[in-house]
Amino acid sequence: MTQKAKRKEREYQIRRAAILEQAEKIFSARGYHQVTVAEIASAAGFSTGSLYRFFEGKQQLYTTLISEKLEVLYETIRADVKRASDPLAKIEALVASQLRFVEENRDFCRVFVRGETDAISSIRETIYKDYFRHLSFIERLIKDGVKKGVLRRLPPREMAAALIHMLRSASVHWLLVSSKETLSAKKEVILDIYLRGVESRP
Amino acid sequence: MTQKAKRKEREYQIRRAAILEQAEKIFSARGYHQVTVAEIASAAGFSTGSLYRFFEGKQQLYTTLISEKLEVLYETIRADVKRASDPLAKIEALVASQLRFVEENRDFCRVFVRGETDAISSIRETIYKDYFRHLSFIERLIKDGVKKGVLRRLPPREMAAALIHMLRSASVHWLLVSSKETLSAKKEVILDIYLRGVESRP
DNA sequence: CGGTCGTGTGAACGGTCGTTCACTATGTGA
DNA sequence: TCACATAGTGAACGACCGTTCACACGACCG
Repeated sequence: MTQKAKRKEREYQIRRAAILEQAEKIFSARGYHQVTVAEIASAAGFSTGSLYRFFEGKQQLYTTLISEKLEVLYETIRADVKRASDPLAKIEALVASQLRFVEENRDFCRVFVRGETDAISSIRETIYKDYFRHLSFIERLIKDGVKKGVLRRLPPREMAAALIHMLRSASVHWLLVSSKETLSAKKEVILDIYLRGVESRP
Repeated sequence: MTQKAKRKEREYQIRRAAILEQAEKIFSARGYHQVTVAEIASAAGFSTGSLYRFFEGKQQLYTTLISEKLEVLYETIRADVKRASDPLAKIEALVASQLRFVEENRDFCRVFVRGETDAISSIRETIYKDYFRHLSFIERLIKDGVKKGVLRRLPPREMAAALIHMLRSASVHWLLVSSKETLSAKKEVILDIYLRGVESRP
């Protein structure tokens, strides 16, 4: 009997995931407010009513979509960074990891950067919390680098913010233009500018 | 009689500006979709119907708001940059100018970074066009700096993007947190990291 | 003073969804 | 095969809000 329950649960999760997947695609292309619940349901092969067996409503579907995948993003990055040993390698791993994630989750990132979080104050909090947690994580990396003498002694939070934002902006730029070249190709330039700046050495 | 017509026109513009001002405040606080036309009209001291004497509708009001002020932003920056002489001074002027604008136009910038441009594809084009124009403007600055030997020989477009994005991100961060310190205070750190990077020199 | 034009009003209209629910279909266990 | 549970349906409902329009008000002019 438990076996059957397990199978049911598995099938439920598969259908739920199918809806999330379609929702991601559609929200990505047209944005929260331009999309109807009926449309998502039908894209996933369900009627409008059925969608409500999986999610409480449009809003909850949207917040679920974002918060579940955001969790994956940060977890992935942290794991990748952990594998590297010294501070510079960790920074490189961070850059590589985030660029790869964006490349591999284009639709989701498009949804995320649209940032249509006005309707839904609850998710805003989640996003902020995660953002500041991530910022602090990078800050610790940086502090370690400063202590070991490989990084300059500047305000660590600003240094962390600069990195996070160069990455974010490169990603947004790449999502914006439908460029053929990979985002990962920018890794070297980003690292170079971040580490050594643009000014010529005397 | 022309005198009278002029006065009428002036008064019309004043009332129009009052609506734009209120719209900016309200959109800034709550976002496009959460705001009703009636609300904006009433905040400006008009009935719903009257608003339609000044704007074609909600959407047009919104796009007008953004495109008119965006024009001012870019114009301000270009003028400030022009005043500086050498490439490094121009870059510094750029940074100072943008940070000051954001500080002085908090509400507008909040509306802008929300980026609720989905509903309105027409304004998206405007924004993109302005963005790429600005990017090219900075790229020329950078190229000049490279030619004169004060900047490193890296891909100029990436260098320009890095600057634009560090600025944008610092601004967004400042808009996000309700920090008491001024945004202009970050000028030095941003410039320092952008020009010299975070890595220790051997 | 009366007529006209510019200006302002806000109730009413119409369209658009998110959500619900009475109902059907399908599968399951006895 | 029957009864029951589970899953799925989509028309109908209702709320919301952008937009319109028939009307009111007052300024100005002849």
